[in-house]
Amino acid sequence: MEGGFAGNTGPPNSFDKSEVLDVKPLRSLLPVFPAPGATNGPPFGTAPPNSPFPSGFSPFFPFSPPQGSPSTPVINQNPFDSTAVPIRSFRAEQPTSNGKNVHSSNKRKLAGLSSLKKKAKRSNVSELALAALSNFKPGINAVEKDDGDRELVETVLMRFDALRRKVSQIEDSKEQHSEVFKHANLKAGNIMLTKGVRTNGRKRIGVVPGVEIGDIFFFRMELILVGVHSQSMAGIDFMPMQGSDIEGERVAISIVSAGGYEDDAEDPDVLVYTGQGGNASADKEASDQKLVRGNLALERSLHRANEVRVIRGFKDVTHQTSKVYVYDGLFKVQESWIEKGKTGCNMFKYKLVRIPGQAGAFSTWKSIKKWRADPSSREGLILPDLTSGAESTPVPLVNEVDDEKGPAYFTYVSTVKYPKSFKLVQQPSVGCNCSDACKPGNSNCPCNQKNGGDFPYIANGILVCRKPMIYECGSSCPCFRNCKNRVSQTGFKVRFEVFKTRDKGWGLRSWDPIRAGTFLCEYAGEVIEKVEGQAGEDGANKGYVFHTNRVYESFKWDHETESAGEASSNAGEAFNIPSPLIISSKNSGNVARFMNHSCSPNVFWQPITYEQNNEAFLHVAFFAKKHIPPMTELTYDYGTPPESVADHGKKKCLCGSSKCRGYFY
DNA sequence: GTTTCTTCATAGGT
DNA sequence: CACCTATGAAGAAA
Repeated sequence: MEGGFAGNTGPPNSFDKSEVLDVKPLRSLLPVFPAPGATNGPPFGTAPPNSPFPSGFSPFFPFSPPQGSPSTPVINQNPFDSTAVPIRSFRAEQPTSNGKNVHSSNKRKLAGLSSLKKKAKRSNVSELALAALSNFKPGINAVEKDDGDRELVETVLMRFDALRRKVSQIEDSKEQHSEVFKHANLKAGNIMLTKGVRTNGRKRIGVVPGVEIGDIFFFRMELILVGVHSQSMAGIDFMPMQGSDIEGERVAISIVSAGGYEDDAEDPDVLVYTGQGGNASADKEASDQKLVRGNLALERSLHRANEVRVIRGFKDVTHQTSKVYVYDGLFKVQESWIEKGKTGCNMFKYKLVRIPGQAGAFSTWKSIKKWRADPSSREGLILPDLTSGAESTPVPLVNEVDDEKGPAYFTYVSTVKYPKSFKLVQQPSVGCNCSDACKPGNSNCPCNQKNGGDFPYIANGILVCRKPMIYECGSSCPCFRNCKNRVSQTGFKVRFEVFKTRDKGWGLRSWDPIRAGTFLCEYAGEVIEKVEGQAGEDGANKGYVFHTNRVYESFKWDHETESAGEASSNAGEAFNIPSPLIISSKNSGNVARFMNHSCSPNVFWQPITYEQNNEAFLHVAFFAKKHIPPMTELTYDYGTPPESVADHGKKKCLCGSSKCRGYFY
C-alpha cells in the first residue's frame, strides 16, 4: 500500500553518523530517562477495556447553552424560526483578468505582511462572513486549554468541524474563481486557535488526556486542536527535555506517517520512519538530510527512550482527494541509521516499535483492507450481502461472538413505503429550473430558497447543519440525478456491516472511517398508523419502530454565533414535521433497523422531504454526529414516548455512557 | 518582539 | 489516478 521497500527493518549500514554529518556526538548522553525497569509499564488509562476495537464514546457534552436561555423545545412548529447569519445573500466580486499572475508575483512580498493587510486584500464579503462566524463564545478556560479530557476533546473536535462546514458552505456559495478564502479547514482552525478553543495545548510526552487509540482525524488542524501533534505540516513534533543537563535538548513527542516519505509500515507494531528534509522543491534540489530539528529530536528520543505518539495517515477511501489520520498509540525509537533514498541522497531512518499491550488501531485497518480485497476472508461471515443486491453497496452479516445464524426473517427494502391510503400533509412543491445541478450560490433556485437560502450539503454530501426540514430536489426538478442536493435519495455509500454484539443483539457498524455530517442511511420500512390498546405503543412492531413524535433529547451540533440571537439560537436545531410519522421495520426494512440505542450516540436523525410523482414524502435520514472510526458501533438516541405510555414497554439500557438514562423504549 | 524558514497540507486541476 | 500547482498557517529558528 505504502510501497515500502522490503526487508528494511534493520540497519543495512550501521556507519557512524558523525562521520557523514557534522554533528555533536550523542554518546555523551546518559540514559537517565526513564528509570531502568520501568520501560514496560505504560499508563493505559485511555485504552478501552475488553474490546479489540475502539469502544465507543464517553458522554457527549453539547456546547454550553447561552446563559439563562430556556431549555430547547424539541418540536418546533415554526419552520422559519432559524436565525442563521444571512451571509449567502452576498455576491462575490469578479476576479481581475490577470489576478492569478499578480497574486503569485506578489507572493514573496505578501508573506511578510501582517495578516491584517492580507485580509484587507480580500473581498469585504468574505470578511463580513468570517467576522460573523468568529463571533462566538470560546467557552473554554485556561486550565482546559492546557489539559483536556474526553469531553473536551470531543467538544473541541465537533465545534471545529461545525465551523469548518460553515466556512466551506460560504466558500461553495461564491462564484467560481472569485478572490475569496480557500481551505476552510485552515480558516476554521485559525479561528479556533485565535479564540483559544483548543485543549491539551501544553506539550507533553506520552498519553494525551481524552485522545484514545483509534481516534480518527481528517485534518492536521484537528491534531493541533486536541494536542496530539502540534505541527500544521511537519511530521515530527518535539519539546524541550525537562531536567536535561544538555543545553537545548529536545526530544520527539509525536510523528505523522502519511506517505510523504518512503516509510515502511508493513508490520503494525513496527514503523520505519524517514527523517525530515532533503526533498526537492521548486527552488531546491534534493539533498542529504541533516541531523537537526525533528531528526535530532528523534535521535535524542532513541537515547532517552521516551514514548513517541504515532499518527498514521492514509488516503481516505471515500474521499480520494483527502486523507484520514489515525492515532495509533505509543511507540519507542529502537534504532536509527542512514541510508540512501530514491534520490540517491542520505536519509535518516528511525525504527519505532509499538509498546505492547495497547489496543489495536492500525491493525484493525489492515484487517479491513484484507476484507475489502476478499470479502469472504471476513471472520465469522454468515452472509456476504444481506441486502441481496438491493443496495449498491453490499452489507455483510457477521457473528464472531456466538452461534446465532442471523436475525429473524425480514424483507430488505431500501426506502420507506407509504400506504396508498396515506393522507398527504404537504403540498407538492415546484421544482427548480436548474439545467444540470443546483448551485449553492444561486439565490434564484427555488430548492435553495426552500432550504432557507443555505445549501444543506457541502462536498461529498456532508451535512452542514441541522434544519427543521431539509428539502432535496425531486422528480420534477430537471437537475440531474447527481445534483448535490440529492444526497439521501441516492442510497448509502458507507461500507456497513451487520454484526452480533455481545449483549445487545444485532448491531450496525462500518468498515469505512466516517466523517461528521456524513449521510449514513434512511430509516426504511412501512409507514403505519398508531397501534392502540396493545402492550406498549408499538404493539406487534415493538423494537422495530421509528417515531418522529417521540421526545428526543436536544443537542447542539451546528456552529453557533452570538449574533444568532440568544432566545431563538437553539430553535434552528428543532424540527418542523408537518404531522407525526411512524415507520415500522418489523417486516421490511434496511440496515437502519439494526442500529441500537445509546444515550450518548454517534448518529442523529434529520427529517428530509423530496417529491416523487408530484407528491412530497417525508424521510428520516441518519447522519454521523462526529467522526466515527471503523468498526465502531453506530447508535442513535431512540427518544422517549411523549407520555408515559407504558412503563412496561421500557428496556434496560446497556449503552454504558455516564449520561445513560437507565432505560430506553 | 518580529521576520524568516521549514514543513509527511489541502483542493482542485489535467 | 498519478502528478501538478496554487494557496497556505503553525511553530521553531534567526
